[in-house]
Amino acid sequence: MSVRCPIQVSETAARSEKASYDFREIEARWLPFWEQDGTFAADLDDNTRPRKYVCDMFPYPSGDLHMGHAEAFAIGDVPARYWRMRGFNVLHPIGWDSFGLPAENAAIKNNAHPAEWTYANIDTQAASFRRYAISADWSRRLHTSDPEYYQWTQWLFLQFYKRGLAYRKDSPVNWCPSCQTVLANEQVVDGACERCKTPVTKKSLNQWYFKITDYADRLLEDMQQLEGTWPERVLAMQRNWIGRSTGASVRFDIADDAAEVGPIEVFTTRPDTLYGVTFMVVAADAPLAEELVTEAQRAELDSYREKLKSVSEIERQSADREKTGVFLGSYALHPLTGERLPIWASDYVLADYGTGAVMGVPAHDQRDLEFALAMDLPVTVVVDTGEEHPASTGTAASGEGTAINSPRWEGLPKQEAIEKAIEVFEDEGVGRAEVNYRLRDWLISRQRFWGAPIPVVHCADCGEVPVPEDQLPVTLPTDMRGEQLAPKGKSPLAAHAEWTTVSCPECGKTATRDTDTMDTFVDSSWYYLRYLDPRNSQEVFSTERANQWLPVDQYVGGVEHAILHLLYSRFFTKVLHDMGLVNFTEPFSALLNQGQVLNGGKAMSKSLGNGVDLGEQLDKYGVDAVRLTMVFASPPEDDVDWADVSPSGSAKFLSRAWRLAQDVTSAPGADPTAGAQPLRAVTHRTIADAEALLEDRKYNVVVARLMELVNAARKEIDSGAGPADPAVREAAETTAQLLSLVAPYTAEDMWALLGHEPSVANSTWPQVEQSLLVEDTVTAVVQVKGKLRDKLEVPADISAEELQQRALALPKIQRYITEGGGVRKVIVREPRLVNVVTG
RNA sequence: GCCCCUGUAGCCCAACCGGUAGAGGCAUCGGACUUAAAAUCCGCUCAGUCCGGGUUCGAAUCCCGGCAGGGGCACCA
Repeated sequence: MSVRCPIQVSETAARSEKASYDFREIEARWLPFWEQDGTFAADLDDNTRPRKYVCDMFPYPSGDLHMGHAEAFAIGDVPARYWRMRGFNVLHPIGWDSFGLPAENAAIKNNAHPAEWTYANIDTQAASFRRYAISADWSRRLHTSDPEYYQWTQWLFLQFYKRGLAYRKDSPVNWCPSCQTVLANEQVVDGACERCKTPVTKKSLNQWYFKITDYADRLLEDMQQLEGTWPERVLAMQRNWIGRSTGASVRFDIADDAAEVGPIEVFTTRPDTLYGVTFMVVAADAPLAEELVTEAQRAELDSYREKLKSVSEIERQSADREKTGVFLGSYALHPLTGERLPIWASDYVLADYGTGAVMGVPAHDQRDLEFALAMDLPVTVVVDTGEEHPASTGTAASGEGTAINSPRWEGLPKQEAIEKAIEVFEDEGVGRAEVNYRLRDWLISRQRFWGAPIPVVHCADCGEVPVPEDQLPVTLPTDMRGEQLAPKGKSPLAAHAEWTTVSCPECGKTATRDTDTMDTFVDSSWYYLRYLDPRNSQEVFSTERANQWLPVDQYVGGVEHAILHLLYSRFFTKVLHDMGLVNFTEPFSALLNQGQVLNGGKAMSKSLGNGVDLGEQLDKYGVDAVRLTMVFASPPEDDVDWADVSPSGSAKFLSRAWRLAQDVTSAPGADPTAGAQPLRAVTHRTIADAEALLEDRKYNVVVARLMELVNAARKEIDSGAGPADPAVREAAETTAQLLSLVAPYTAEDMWALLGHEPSVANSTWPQVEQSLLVEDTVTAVVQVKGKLRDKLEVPADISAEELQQRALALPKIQRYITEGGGVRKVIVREPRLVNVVTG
């Protein structure tokens, strides 16, 4: 590139020869340069170079950057910088996920507006990121809490709505009593709020959902595209979460005495056990229970439901809890035998899985068995598994076996019986094959303030009316602060009469706005697309650009989002694909989950008092030393225990590397072919290895190789060819270039000391000279019966015959052969190995 | 209970297709420099790859069975 360098190279060269490595001085020199130079701004319209998109999961602005950010961003910067030097047009943006609860809580506490806290923190973090020298394109910076951004989040909501993918329903939902809002299933961990760890309760509410279940199969199938480039465990977790199960749905008519109620459908993975049904169970908290209860039993159901309210989710989910329930007084009819089956209600049946009702097959399902034993219901065995009668053992016979007491598929083994049963259902018109998912629709309403308002108006006459697109964004009021934002069980926005009152877009009469805001995971489900076009006021993003730049080549972030952000983003991408806005179906081609930063084997936390302050580390060791430590400590996906690593060791290495550049006395452009060949071989071997290791994302090993190169160059300077040898210059220049992936300040300074114009980040990746990688001689090992017995130096191109001859001629080997009773067989892998089998 | 990942020197970690177990770092120890110390530089030591089987001429690597640690799911019919 053309350089408008504010720092004259001569100036740097004029620095005292004996100067020592001073990271503060170096940081002060180069940070302003990169800023003024715009070194990392991407030109998205440059079509002359191949493109790469490197994206880090954007941060939430909670206070300043911490050690976790330092690790993630140090790692993400490596491929971004590498590909840049390899000649790619690299997009490496940054932004903030700036809606969310902490801002609101801080605002309540400090009698402020959430925006004040949020944007102040963003400024602090932005300054720290700059200092941390991420090769980010700052011109594309975005914040999800900006109206310019959330206008499009709202627009996307409207598109989902149009396509029937956003809808409202009454349902029992997860409620966090502390955050005073509902939560999506994905945000409930072990029955507690993912954010604040408070046990969640169930509440029946009318809420907005995104119909992610429509995409369950595609979310599953498209994982093929990610195989090998996403961590296996993330794929496993998503598969697990989606929880596809195959079986059949079966219809049970209701007996005459409650004929006004329609038939109930159930889902089962074991249609072959239909003849073993002795009762039916519906979820106690589902509307179905109310419909099926007889007048005589109503009081009992009501009191049971009342009792359930006091049971926490954690308790309810424990599998060893005793089964409880009430008889509803009504009966279902067995679809094949016509037998009357009592219908019960219980909390072991989930209202929002399948149809909220199950057929009770106590002999072959453990939960049904426990229920039957508790309620004294009959247990009919219909699969012969060779086990004892479940009623006496208390263990359901769920294994393989042949059907018995099952006229229509008597004697068939399990799998065949399942198939036959489904056939029978279809013939009789009582059921069919069906697939069910554990995945639920994504609950996106939140009863909190600091999020994108749901762009819907409720009108007494017209009902639910989406806000017309040309009236977006529906902005948050700026005049609410402090206590006015306190959670009250419904959105704080509901109390703002002026804001909620609008005229209906359809009929013009007075109507009210929806007062809920969207889950912040909606904001983050599409930000990687907005980076292409962050200021576009006409459209959500440019389809042309999206198709050029995405999917993201390397996505970097923590594994904690394995099924939250990553599942939602995959879902969004598929919807956008179906809308014709993008031509790909997966957003992230490759995913790297960096490990956590621990201290003393444990996650850093305030309560443990083992936190390490990033700012202090940077002040003490320098940015480069901290970054280098993060990258070198372990493979990127492994945790780094700060107690086990040595930032001072990293600083020492940086100083050693930097001194190479200082010691070089040959002129820029000196011809390395005239220099010391052994050092050149090390240099080029290092480059070649680094290339393979970088593609393989073994960044820690790249650093190790670099250390070897520095050691070799040092040796050459001190006790070899000396500082004037052009091979030494070549080694130092290579060091500067490779080092720039991890330690940009030191590398930039070395580059300048070596007489080059900045920035090293835009220098061309060194070309490997293949001829230097070829060794003339190699060490061959000679084994006798697989044990190493001797070695010999041989030409690299030695023939198998020649090698075998020489190996067998070795006196030591001769002795082993004699002792072993002669040669039986010789395995030769020229030029490195001979194995003699004796006896 | 089911599923996934990991196990190599005191510690963090390397080792292409099965082919010399050790690249790099930390720590320790020794030496050089120094009046001394710090800093710096040089060098040494340390394991036979969690355990038990198997395949193979040959296993850290592949297979089977355990053990230990970490993670995910779990009343999902």
